[in-house]
Amino acid sequence: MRAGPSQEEIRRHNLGVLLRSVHVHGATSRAELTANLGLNRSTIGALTAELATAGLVTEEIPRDRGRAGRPSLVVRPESEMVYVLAFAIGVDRVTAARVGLGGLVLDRREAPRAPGQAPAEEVVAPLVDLARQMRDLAPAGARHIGTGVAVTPMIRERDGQVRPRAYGSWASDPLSEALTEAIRADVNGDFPIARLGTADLAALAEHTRGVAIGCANVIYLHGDAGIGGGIIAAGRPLTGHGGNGGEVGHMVVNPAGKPCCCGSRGCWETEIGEHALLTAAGRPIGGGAAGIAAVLDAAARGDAEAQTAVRKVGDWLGFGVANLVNIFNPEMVVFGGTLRELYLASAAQVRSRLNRNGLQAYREHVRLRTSALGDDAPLLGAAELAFERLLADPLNDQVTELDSTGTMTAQSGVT
Amino acid sequence: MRAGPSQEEIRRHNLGVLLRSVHVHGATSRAELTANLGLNRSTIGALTAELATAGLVTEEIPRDRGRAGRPSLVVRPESEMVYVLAFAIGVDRVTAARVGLGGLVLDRREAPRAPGQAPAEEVVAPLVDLARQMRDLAPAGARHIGTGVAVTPMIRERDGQVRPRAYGSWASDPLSEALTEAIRADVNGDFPIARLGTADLAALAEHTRGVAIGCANVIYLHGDAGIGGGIIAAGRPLTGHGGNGGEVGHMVVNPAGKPCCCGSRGCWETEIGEHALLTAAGRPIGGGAAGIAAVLDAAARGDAEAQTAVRKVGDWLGFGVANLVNIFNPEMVVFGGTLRELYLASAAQVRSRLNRNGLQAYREHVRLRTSALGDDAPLLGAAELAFERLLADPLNDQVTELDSTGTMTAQSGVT
DNA sequence: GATGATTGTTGTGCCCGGCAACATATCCCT
DNA sequence: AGGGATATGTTGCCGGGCACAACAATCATC
Repeated sequence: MRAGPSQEEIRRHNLGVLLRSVHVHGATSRAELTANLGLNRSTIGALTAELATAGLVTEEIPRDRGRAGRPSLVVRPESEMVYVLAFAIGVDRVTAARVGLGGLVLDRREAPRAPGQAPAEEVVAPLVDLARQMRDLAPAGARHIGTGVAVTPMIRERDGQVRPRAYGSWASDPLSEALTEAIRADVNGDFPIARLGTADLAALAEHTRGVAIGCANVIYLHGDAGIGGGIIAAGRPLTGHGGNGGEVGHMVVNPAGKPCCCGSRGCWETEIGEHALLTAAGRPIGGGAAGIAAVLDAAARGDAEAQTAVRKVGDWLGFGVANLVNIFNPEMVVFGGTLRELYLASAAQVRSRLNRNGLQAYREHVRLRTSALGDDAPLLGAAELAFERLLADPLNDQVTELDSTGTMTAQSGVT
Repeated sequence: MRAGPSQEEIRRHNLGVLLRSVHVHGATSRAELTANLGLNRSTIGALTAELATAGLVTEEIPRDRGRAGRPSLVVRPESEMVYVLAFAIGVDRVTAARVGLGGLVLDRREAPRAPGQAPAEEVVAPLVDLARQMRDLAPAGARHIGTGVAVTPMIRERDGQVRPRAYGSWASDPLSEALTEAIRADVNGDFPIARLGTADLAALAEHTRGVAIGCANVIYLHGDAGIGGGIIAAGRPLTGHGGNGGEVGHMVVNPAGKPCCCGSRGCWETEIGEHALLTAAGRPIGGGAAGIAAVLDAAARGDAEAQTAVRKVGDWLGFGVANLVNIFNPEMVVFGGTLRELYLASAAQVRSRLNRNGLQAYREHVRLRTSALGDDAPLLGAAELAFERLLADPLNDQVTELDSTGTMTAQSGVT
């Protein structure tokens, strides 16, 4: 139950829509914006002027004119001067990026990750270093307007398996908490640091700038040490209770399967995770993405044991995909992280399983794709998440929460 | 990418929010509305005046005053004069209701359903009769402002199993199509007839007026001849591609299970459906809800074979619930239709399975509940769906679609 | 260089909701 | 019974948002 925006909120919303448009689609002429957003020329002019004054966009006279008539000013996001910092803690390395408005990666650095049993501070320290370096290299006057963190579950020392998110919330994940604290103290301004799971952010990135552009219903599957899933439903990230998405990796696909670190058994993760592939191929555990790549490589070269392992794991991959397709009826399933290569190596099994277990109407229109952004998807998703605050309210650095009542009011503006 | 509402849309939206508020929460004083919606007294006054003029609400001086100060006028939905027709095609019977604004069931009738192999027209005919009777009994001047239909998959003649939704869309379901045509011709006005799946509508009803009020993330499971699921995510019904929800009933829970009518095997539906329970209990197939009740009854009385069957089926029920909980992280799971009794009879198995296969953080906060609206949930959901059009735009009978651009405009009103 | 086409700019007006002052209705206390 | 306190409806006015139209600016074409 809530009413709509006040007139001031309309203004803010429209500013946000305009800024988001140039952020996502790149530089756009005012004439196109007028057509795309359905606002009057005069309104578009007022909005862009406001954004330009705020230093968020520039307006330029276009080079190539071509058509008759007065050339329309091109609105371009201030990619160099307005940026966010994005962080991702991977299994074997940590990455950080400075990303400009418009999605331009201005700087990107990575460092090896301290081993699994290292205290959180030790994992976080190099990231803070990277952040400082990037911040210091930013041009004078550039504004840091947000920070995003892709949270990866901790890794169990013993066997490299992923610890399930027993803590329940991304915000209370110890690693990301330590990172947040360090960043807040050393690099960040006062604004909040946005956190979300790796797979959720990769899904967001693929939805915004990757293969899933324009797809309202997407399931993104991320292979890592474990299996994560990010779901976009009706164009929005699907978050369960408390804003923490589900865990498709712990969907039980094989009731007779091996025990999982979560206490259950036969979880999807135990059947298609790194551990499962390596074990099936008779290889030692560990090695991360390289270990998986080695098995896939061996299979491609004709190694029978590896081929059998890939087929088996691919079969379970397809099985889980079929289940998710039946449950969600998505337009696209995207394979990212280590699942990208695994899918490519076992596409036949996956399709076959989907045909066997997926509902006909659903499997016929669902498209299976691999990540377009590759390993940087979570990082780029973290950047997109960090931009959200600005895009929701370009002129006000305060966090905008939706009015709980839902009514639209006029002049109920920020004091 | 779209901007927000025009000023006129603000007005419409606020009218809708106000009307929805009294529709869902019942008669409310203007003072409370002022507080709840966050609008000014004068604005609330103007809005209620407009709705009263349109014949959608009445304003009354309250009886019991109690507090000091001028008593606030009570805004009451015009339950008797503004109504929708709702239809539900069940497995063994068809039901129809006339539901007034505010959710008041003004009239409710049912008729036996023609057997499974009957042509669609034959199934639909009694419903149209009921609709005519109800319409004719409505008071003079009462306005029929919408029609909703709960679509149930067709039933296979041979063994009573549900035909999967191979057609892909509710709108193209043959039965509901026939019903829609008949209603449109004989009873309905010009406005569109809203259709959605039984489980989706029951979920909507439970979310609006049942056990799941206030729960933003709900999974509703409906037992029938098959198993359907309706999912509310972030307060909105989850619809997959093309507006057709997923089919949790065809999630494969038992890769080694029996073949399902959908072509797959070991679908949840085959493990916990009517067919499965009756077979496990060594009873003849058929009988619908009564057959299930008989088994549950026998189990309650100590019949060992029935108890074993209930335990087994309850185990699979819990298994599927655990999977869905892991995938969605909902706040509540609601059991409706025949699953209501089944869950009550096997709650121990369900909880035990959930504890074994559900992630700790999720299973700890998820609440398992039975339907509060009982067998009428789909019917009431259909009514709610039918009201949507009015609530989205109380003064205009045109269908309001969201502007594709997303910008907010002023005076871009309906022509 | 004139014309047509397209777009930016400016001033005006409509509409919406907030706001404040006033009117109204009830309760409570003496 | 009457007056003050309290709460709410009502009315007139105002600010802000966007549409609209007229005008100015710029470009292609002939």
